[in-house]
Amino acid sequence: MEIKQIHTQLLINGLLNDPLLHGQFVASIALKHPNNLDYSTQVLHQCDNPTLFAFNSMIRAHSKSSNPRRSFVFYNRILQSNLSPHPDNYTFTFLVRTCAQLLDRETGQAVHSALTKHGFESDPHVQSGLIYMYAELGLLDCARKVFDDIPEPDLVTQTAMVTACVKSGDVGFARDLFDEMPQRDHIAWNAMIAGYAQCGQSRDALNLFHLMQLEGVEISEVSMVSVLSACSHLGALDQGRWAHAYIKRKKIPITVMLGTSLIDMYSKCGNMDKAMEVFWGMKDKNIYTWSSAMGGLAMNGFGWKCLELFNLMKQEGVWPNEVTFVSVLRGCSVVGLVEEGCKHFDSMRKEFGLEPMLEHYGCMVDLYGRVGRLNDALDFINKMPVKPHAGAWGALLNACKIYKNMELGELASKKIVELESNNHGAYVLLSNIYADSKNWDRVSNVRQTMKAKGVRKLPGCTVIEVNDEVHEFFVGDKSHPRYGEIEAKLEEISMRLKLLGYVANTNPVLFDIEEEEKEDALCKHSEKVAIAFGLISLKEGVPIRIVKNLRACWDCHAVTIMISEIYNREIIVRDRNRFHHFKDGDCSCKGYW
DNA sequence: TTAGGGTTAG
Repeated sequence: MEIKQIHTQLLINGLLNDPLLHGQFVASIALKHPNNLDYSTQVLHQCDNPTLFAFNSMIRAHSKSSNPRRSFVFYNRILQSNLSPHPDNYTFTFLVRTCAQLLDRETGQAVHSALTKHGFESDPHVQSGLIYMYAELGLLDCARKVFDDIPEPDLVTQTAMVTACVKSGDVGFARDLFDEMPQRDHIAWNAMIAGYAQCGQSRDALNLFHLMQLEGVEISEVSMVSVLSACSHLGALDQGRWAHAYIKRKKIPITVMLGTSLIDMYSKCGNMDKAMEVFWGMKDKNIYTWSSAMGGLAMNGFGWKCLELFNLMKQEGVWPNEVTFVSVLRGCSVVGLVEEGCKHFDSMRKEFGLEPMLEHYGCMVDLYGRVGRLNDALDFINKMPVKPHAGAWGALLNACKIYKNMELGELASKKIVELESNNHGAYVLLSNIYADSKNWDRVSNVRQTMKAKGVRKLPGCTVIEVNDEVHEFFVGDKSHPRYGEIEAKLEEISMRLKLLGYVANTNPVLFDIEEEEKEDALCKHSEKVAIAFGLISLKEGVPIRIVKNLRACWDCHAVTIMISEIYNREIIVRDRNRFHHFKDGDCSCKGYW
């Protein structure tokens, strides 16, 4: 029977005044129709004496809704009523959730006082809720205080505390707590692995996962989502493939979330074919799934495919959100579709009611910049309704480097430094612009300013995976056990490049101003070292996949194009921004990155 | 009849 019919029957027979039946009915409507809480509220009022259970059900439903603050309407009704007991442990468990949702510190602390006053401070459900709430509110000390006051914290509160530490950025302490736990179930393991994955300690996440396997702990979808996320960050395709095979072998169901993680992993490892294979194989998709696939296509340079997917998504009735539009605009940008990009940008507000965010403005500047419309890019920045952020100016600066526009480049870098005085990228790009026009005095000025302000260049680092092992090369680091062979290979590459007429830009000033610190020489940039290592350690015909922490340097880019031809090797580089697929002497970025 | 800890896209 339909709920409405039941409702009518209950009303006709006067049964809604039976407090027990009424409570049950309110709770079931609130659960079944979480998006229409007005209905359950209406039913709540159709009884003269609603039970505490009915009120609690309303607080619970609202704590998960888009308007959590309404929970307090029902809480106040409880306080005003003569119910006995007044609010109970259930009331506060739900109310604490509400506060976590609200991200309102004052309210959270007020609720904490109230539940203490009512004597529920020692309830373990309330305690774990409080730890979660304080972590959400960014009040780790308060979470810590709640935790430390528990004489014998159980598994759940301990796990909540581990997560709280991760959220506040103290993974080391989270791990200490985890190690000290007398017992750990699979949720505790998942919490710690997720913690490492979320704060970028991907290798630690993978190591802990392997330990979890060794200990024979149950491995679920949740564990695998974190494992895949760690592989995505590392760009570790072999490990990601292994994880996919493991999921199949263990028959872990590919839910929407797990499927989305697989798509993201393959995308960020540069294997878009495989990512799309997973995508098309998924029966259920949500907005994360679509946005992930679109973002992957854009990042890998398949702008048109990204837009096709966007159209398909709309045809299937899926409503885009802000993240989707970041992917759409990037898709337009990588193939230089300015008008199309503008159209989509306008549609955000007009068609979909979405307010563009800073990221979207940054994408638009990039869109104009890529095709060389620098003045339009500047115009766009000047007309932004919000204060332009460093990202918007950064997109312009990058375009100035490509199109060698010194004047605008100076302006953009000045603006960036005003906003972020330690933005090393801005200095590096500006000095590159000066160097391009052989303006060595200014190059030297920039370097002196950097020195004076103590702005340090981030050391370049490149990662390559060989035989399931991740090798990390820092610029100037010779510690790799096979460094001798790598050096010999680099010399061979250098010889073969020279035979083809390649002349490195040997101006020492230029060396020193590339994004990577000059340690040895231009030819020892971490990117080249990793490629040389790939050439000596991977079988012929196997693509070389590397991940860089910085934007590709110009010389490395030029050299990689040539290596792909000379050695007939596909080289896939993920830099800080996007992918470069090098093949047969060409790069998918077509010279713009 | 109600409750606590772990997972996805920028």
